[in-house]
Amino acid sequence: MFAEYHSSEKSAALSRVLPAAGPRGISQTLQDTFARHAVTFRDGNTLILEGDECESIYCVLDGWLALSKSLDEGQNQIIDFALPGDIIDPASADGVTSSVMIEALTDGTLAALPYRNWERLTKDWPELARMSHLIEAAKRARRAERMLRLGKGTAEMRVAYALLEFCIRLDSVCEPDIPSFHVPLTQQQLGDYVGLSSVHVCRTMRRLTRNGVLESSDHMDIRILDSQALARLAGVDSERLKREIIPQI
Amino acid sequence: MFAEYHSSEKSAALSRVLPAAGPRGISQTLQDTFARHAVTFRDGNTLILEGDECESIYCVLDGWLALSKSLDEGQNQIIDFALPGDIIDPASADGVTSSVMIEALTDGTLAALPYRNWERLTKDWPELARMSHLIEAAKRARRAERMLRLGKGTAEMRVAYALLEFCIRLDSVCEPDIPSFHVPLTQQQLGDYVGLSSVHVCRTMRRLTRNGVLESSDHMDIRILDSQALARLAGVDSERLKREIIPQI
DNA sequence: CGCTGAGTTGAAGTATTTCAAAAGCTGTGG
DNA sequence: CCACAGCTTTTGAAATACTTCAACTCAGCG
Repeated sequence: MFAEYHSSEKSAALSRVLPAAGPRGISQTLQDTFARHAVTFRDGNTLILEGDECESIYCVLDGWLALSKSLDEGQNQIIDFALPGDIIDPASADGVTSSVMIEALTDGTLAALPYRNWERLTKDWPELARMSHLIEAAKRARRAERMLRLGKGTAEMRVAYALLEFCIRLDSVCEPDIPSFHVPLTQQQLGDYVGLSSVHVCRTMRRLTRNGVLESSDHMDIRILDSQALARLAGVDSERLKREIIPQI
Repeated sequence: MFAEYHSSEKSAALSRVLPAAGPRGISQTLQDTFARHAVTFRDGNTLILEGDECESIYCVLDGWLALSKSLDEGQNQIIDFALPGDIIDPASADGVTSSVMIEALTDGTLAALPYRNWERLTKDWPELARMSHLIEAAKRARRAERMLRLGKGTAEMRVAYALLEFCIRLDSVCEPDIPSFHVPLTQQQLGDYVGLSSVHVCRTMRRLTRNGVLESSDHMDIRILDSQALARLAGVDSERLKREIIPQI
């Protein structure tokens, strides 16, 4: 499933994980370590199952991953998406069992750093440790926002929030004031993310479209026509949300 | 609101936070640092608001705290409870803004360690850093379990899971096979935790009672009569859940 | 003793799911 | 180039789970 990662984009990808790797820039050593542990994955690959033993921290260099859990009856809940620059520690409280399943939603690359190496790295590179803490805090804040809406929000609020979150995480700008971006998800998967059936995701997105809030074409090419309205429906202030869920360099 | 913490139970409380503080036991230095930063809180106190600036890590020594978020319309979602031994980092991705409100559900005590001190401590005490990572992993696993049920579970499953989680976290045993414990929550608050109205929490708990799964008396004194059934309804294996959400020393 | 807040119950209303069927799109092989 | 299979999206209708509203009980407490 994994393949060795040989490409000239190494340092480009790495600089996304480490935008703040210190005044000296990204050292050769750090780059090499990431490159040595880089692996590619393909759309649809399952990298790890819920309950599997895990022994590495994953740093996403390129592509989308989904972290999910399921009930016996086959119901699936996506806990979070990992995008380039994210750091995933799948371990639960025993330190070795993964609490989530990790699946690839696109082709991509990650650096799989065994705990021991990761410890060493963060010790040698305080900037990396600091960045890692901020990324962890961002993840917590994101998940808390989503949990709030999962528990108390309407379908419209959940979908609006999810789209706004994608918009912010992808930091998409195109024409002035018309953010647009692609999300590699089906409506079923979006439903698994926001706790709705695919049918209701469809109805909700259609309503948003009819009301001129957004356009969606070609399997989730999203254009936000009215960001104000979207933020209002999502129940957030976009600027504040950005501060809280995007690691501040 | 805060009061200085002067009591002879200092080291007893601390040993709950640091059950694995290393072969040498809990050093005097570490004890002193915690004691110096200890503060007491009273039932109903609000320690920090969503959006407040925060500059400390909180280590709960005694009592229950609730971490929650709200929507504009006044809807409240409890993201997690912090119990003795828990470590709370309220910061979001900017490193300074709290992503949650923290309220006291009982009287209690915590050590509020400014980030700078905390960094120093974890550097000097690798065992503390290691334990802190496990506690963080436990928190993630717990929240993921709950998010799964918030998105995909029925009311019965959510309530059953919450009660089982309390049971495991409180590690309560009394008569053989009849775990019993007290939860300092109203049904309204339990509803805010599992994403249900207080009315529906009531109906659901009554059903569990009628079916002989549990007994509840005197404002949430819970006795689990049929743990098997409770675990089945919650959709978990208790042993596995315990491994995944309780920091393994 | 009356007040207050929590728990309980019924009835009505609503949001969301499920089921089912059709339409659109994409890639494949004839 | 067409036919077809397989998947996603869309829509309608029926079923269901949960909320809301409102009334009542009960225990603790001044």
